[in-house]
Amino acid sequence: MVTRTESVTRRLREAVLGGAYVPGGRLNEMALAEAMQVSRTPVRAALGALFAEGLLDYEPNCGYVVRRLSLDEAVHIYTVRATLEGLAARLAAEIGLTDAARERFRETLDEMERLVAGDSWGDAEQQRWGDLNIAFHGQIIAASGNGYLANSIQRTRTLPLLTESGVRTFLAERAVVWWDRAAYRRSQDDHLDLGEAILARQGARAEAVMREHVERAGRLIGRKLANRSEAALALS
Amino acid sequence: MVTRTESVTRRLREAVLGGAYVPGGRLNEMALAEAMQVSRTPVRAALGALFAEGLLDYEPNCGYVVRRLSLDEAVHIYTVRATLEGLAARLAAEIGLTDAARERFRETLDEMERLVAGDSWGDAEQQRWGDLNIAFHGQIIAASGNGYLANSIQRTRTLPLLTESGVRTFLAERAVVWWDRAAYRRSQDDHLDLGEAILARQGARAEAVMREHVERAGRLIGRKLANRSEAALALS
DNA sequence: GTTGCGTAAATTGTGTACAAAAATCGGTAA
DNA sequence: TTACCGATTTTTGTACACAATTTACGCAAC
Repeated sequence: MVTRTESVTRRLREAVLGGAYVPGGRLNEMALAEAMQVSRTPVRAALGALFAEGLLDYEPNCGYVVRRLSLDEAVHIYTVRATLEGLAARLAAEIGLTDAARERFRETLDEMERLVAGDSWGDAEQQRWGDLNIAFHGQIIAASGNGYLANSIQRTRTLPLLTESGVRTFLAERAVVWWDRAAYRRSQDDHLDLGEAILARQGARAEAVMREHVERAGRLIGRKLANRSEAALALS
Repeated sequence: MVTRTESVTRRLREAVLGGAYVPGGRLNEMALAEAMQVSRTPVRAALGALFAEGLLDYEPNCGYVVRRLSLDEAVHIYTVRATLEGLAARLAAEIGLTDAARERFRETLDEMERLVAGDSWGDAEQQRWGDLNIAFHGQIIAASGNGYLANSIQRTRTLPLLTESGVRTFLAERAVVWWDRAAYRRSQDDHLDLGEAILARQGARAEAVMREHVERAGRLIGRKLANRSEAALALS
């Protein structure tokens, strides 16, 4: 049996990340409680948890609002994320992958390569590539063997979303949907370098490539956002 | 007016960090409420906040306990902290300090040097050096201009404490109290290198020195802890 | 029209009662 | 003794009522 607080927290998190509420918009406890068919108690607990995760802002006696990130903050987060993922890549390379992990790693890389190098490149291919991209980074983080690091990285990713004129897009995990095909090719080249470095146990190289890889993604997104100044950028 | 939840959270945080509760020990809501002269409501909010900060563990329907870190977890956290502080040092070097910041930076370094190189080295000197050490790192972090990074680093520091046979010692910020004088000298040499690199705008060097500096501290602490296997190590 | 103020309404903070789950304890049987 | 089971006690989860604070609104003065 899961508590109401847990399920409300999960539902509310998904709603916020999905862009159900406008950034900067206030979250009324009573309204949420009625919508979720629970009392204010679990709602308040959920709001507190999401505030701690960085999804919401909070002012005592004032309530919670969906966090609104400035462009600067988004860039800062990407800088940290690039460094942390770089660390994960280095650790993965130094520790080395298990045989099973190495096998899955190669398979993921191969499928991504086939997609990017293939003839057709539609929504389905982009979606699949995005999933594999997340899996690829996840495999490296897992191979680092550092749970605190994994949590820290997850913190920088679970969340950013852009809500703009009704269009809702994840910033971190799904940002790639904004890129043109050349950017995918470039990204995949980084992945190939990364795979090479990690499998060859070259820690410093893996770290450098990963850091640059993530920072490039951050720059691309920063540029996109800067072009749409009215963009409502929410959440870290 | 500050809410009860806020003050209870602060008091409870200080109590946990101060080692008032044994790691792994359960925190009874009713007992805390009576001790703090409030109802369970603000106590529960405070417990949730401290859980989110990583000071407590939580199991639904089971309650909160003071977090107990394994030696591995402590090492993992130090690895992340070393990387993040390295990033801060690089950013500070690349951005450069303002004139005022540079002045304070030099003063901090000079006073630390005078202390370490001086004739007397008692508790007062160690205490003062510890304060200056925290200020020194804080100045670099502030100069990085990245608030998210500052929070991430604070997360890795605010907390670790070691409770062992009645002796309560902070692990992160005050760990130096365990060192012998040679270790202080070595640490101060790192600081001098760091200061040189940052003032000379040598980002890569500053990053490398800082990373090694923090990792060394982590290794020293890890060794100390390993020697006292029964040590109850709490909190990240 | 704008500003300031005071009251009313709405919203959040806290206490408390009760429900639900877990921990404890005692007793029984192997 | 030990293991298991069940009732009791304890502790946590939730709902709700009320207090405290903030916000909204209307009115008056400038």
